[in-house]
Amino acid sequence: MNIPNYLAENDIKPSYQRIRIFEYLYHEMNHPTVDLIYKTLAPEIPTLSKTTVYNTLKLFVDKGITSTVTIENNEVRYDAIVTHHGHFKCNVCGIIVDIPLNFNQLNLNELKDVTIEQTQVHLIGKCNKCLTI
Amino acid sequence: MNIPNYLAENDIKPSYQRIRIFEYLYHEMNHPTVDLIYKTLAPEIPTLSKTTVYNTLKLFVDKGITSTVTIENNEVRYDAIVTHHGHFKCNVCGIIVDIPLNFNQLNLNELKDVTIEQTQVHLIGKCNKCLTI
DNA sequence: TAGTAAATTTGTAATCATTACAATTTTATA
DNA sequence: TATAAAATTGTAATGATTACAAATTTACTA
Ligand SMILES: [Mn+2]
Ligand SMILES: [Mn+2]
Ligand SMILES: [Zn+2]
Ligand SMILES: [Zn+2]
Repeated sequence: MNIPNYLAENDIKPSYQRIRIFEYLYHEMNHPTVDLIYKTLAPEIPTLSKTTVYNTLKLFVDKGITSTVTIENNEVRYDAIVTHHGHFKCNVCGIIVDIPLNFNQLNLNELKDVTIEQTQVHLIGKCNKCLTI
Repeated sequence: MNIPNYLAENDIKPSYQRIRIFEYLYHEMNHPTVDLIYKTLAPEIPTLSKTTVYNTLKLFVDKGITSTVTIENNEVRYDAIVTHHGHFKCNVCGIIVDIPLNFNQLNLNELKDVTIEQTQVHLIGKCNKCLTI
């Protein structure tokens, strides 16, 4: 994955900030909040503004290379994976992990006559690590 | 459904405000925001405070007679139905409708060794009414 | 290469939902 | 009725997000 190329292919000029932010999303795969991205990158990019993080993520979402995950209010999280998948969140340590999902398994006969553009499946509980402590 | 009794059975003293707020949730079934509940009831309960709406909904959630629905950030919605079900939201008119779901249909072999306490399934798209306009 | 326009980044102020908290009012109890 | 406990209220504080204008960087042209 060449990130500057990937951004350019998706109609995004690969500025330094954009490259670093997407690089973080793509390599960490940790569903970070804006604040975590900012706090992580700010020491390495001293001029970085939190507004740039917001602007950049909005751009990524608009261009379709980033998705948002809203499990609980007051924290939007971002994800470099944009294909359909679900999420499990541990309510002890807060980790969010991806879940492959077969959406055909959802029996949605109730929903004829509607178009479905987005599907969010969020499971919340305790992860193995937190259960065995 | 006798709402004062239902509140009392769930260890909630049935004050006038609590009765009116639960009555609204239960009869409208419209997954309202705090603001909608407040704006609807305030004309009929002139002394009502928005803080009371927040406090009351928090109490209902703690006591297990109300659930929250967070599909998009910056709007928590409330639901008098606490049994497992999913939601469809129309991104044109904003209506949120319940979807019966068989959660066994989700193939979650990836998730052994975790406990699942809560499941959220949110579908977003266009409802029939908005498609045919 | 210098000059200019466009795009991007930045910092600050504004907004909006929610929470904190103390004062007031209502309810329960002696 | 007097007193304590519970519930409600209004205001201030918080925190995430957005608006916006200034500053900086980049792209393009003469
Ligand atoms: Mn993910
Ligand atoms: Mn519902
Ligand atoms: Zn955990
Ligand atoms: Zn609609």
